[in-house]
Amino acid sequence: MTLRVRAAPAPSGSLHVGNVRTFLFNWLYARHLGGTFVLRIEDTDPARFSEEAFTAVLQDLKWLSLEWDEGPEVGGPYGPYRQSERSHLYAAAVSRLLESGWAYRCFCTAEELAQRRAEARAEGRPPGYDGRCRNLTADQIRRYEKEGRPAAVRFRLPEQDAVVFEDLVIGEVSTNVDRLDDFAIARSDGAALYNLAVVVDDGMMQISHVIRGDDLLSNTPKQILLHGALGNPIPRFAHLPQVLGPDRKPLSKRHGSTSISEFRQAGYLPEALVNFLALLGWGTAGDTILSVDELTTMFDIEDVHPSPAMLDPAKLDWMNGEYIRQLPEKELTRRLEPFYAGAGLISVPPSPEERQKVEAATPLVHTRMRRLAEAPDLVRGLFTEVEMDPAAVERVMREPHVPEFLKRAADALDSLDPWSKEGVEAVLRSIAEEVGVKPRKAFGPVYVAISGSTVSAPVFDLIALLGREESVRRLRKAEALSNRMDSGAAPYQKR
RNA sequence: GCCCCCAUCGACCAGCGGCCUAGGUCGCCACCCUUUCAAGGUGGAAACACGGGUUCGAAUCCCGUUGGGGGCACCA
Repeated sequence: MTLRVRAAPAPSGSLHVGNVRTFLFNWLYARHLGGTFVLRIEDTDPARFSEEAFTAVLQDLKWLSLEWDEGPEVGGPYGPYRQSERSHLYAAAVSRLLESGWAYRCFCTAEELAQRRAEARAEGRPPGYDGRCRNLTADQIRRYEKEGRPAAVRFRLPEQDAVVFEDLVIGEVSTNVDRLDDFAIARSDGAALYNLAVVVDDGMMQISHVIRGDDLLSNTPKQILLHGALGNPIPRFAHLPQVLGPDRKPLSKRHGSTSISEFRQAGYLPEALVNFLALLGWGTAGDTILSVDELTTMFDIEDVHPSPAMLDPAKLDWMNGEYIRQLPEKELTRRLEPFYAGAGLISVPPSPEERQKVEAATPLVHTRMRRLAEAPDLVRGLFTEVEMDPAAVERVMREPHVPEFLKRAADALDSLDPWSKEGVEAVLRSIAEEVGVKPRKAFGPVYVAISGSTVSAPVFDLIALLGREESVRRLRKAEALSNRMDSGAAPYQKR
């Protein structure tokens, strides 16, 4: 049997990382075993899904390089791959089920059902469907039809004790059939419902392994029964535990970024995200930085943990930093450009001068960030005038030696020849020595003067790139400020 | 309420009856390096949820307790 797995997102915008992990495990498993990865869009409910959301899903998958072998855009022998285009197939399946007695029409209205459900709950009975329309007489059916009551279609639970299957992740799962109810498979307007659509599609698309979130675990016995009624072979199942947030609750909006587009905007690299997500609920004793090829070789769905895993943002940040450091400078520069643009530091097609600055800044920021979006702040002063951060000013500019040091630094740079990073460094170091201040103390004010902050790319490089005129100007401005502070003025306030 | 799933350092993973004085990675702490911030180097603290079994022997197997999570729609 050939391995066929599928990702089946309901398109509601950019993908949730939890879903991405599920898809990744499907993808890795398929690649590991040389199987086929199918993408199927579960958009049966037209009111809920938009074309933009559909596009966003495809974009996310492409960005992560989780290419699909069959599905939208690429086609395949079992299309169409959007459930909204498959309703005729579901209708045919419903007819078959109706004819064979596996299903029956149910004339209960939504209001009646809701009321009976509430009563059952209140009395401590199971809230599932009570089977009222299970054995209607021909007369009753005729009467309902005459009244014009619309009918949903329900699956008729078989006389059997239990549904048992061997889950690849969880192990044996057994469900007593008397815990189930005659669940609906088609709405009264004729539209197919989730369980039916999934089973019809998994059957027709020859899906051999259903790998999905364990929120769908309780649907599995129903789907196994449906597969049987339809004469399908039963696929293997693997249910993945939920991804948790730092508070051990299922990862949701409350935890900040959860969608792939948000991670992309924050400056996470797709390769880092893939590596990180693969290690959530699965892993080895050894290395954690693993290429897609390595992951593919090692991955096995049976090794995935049955326990829920927490997404640790700190570890993701670390791993992303590792991947950033591994990038060649040229490639890093290319990926950084949108972030400088986003910070408003360069124009959208960058000018040649801007591009040059971005390129020159890359080695200065390379080891200093964990997310691409952090780069602009480290070299902001290179692109634009910066306000001196009041807290930093307080911290490093109050020392008595500061005005003199800044003055001499400005003077010396003003006449430095030739202008070079090495020259800048040599000059400033010798002044520090003359003034009798340790480098650490001496250069703090220079950082503030040049970049506005003490958290910054190395200042000698910045000065060299900024140029003589602008560097001297900023140093003199800071000197003026420090003079005022030294003379007992009120603490510096940002105006 | 009923049904189901889960349980090793703060986190992720290793462990699949003796090799465990429980290993790796992130984070944390300390020190080193150092022009800030990082990066890098060295070292350290840190876990088998609890209670019963089974066994010569249990983190590993079984049962219970506790704690977390999921599900119970004419949503997916």
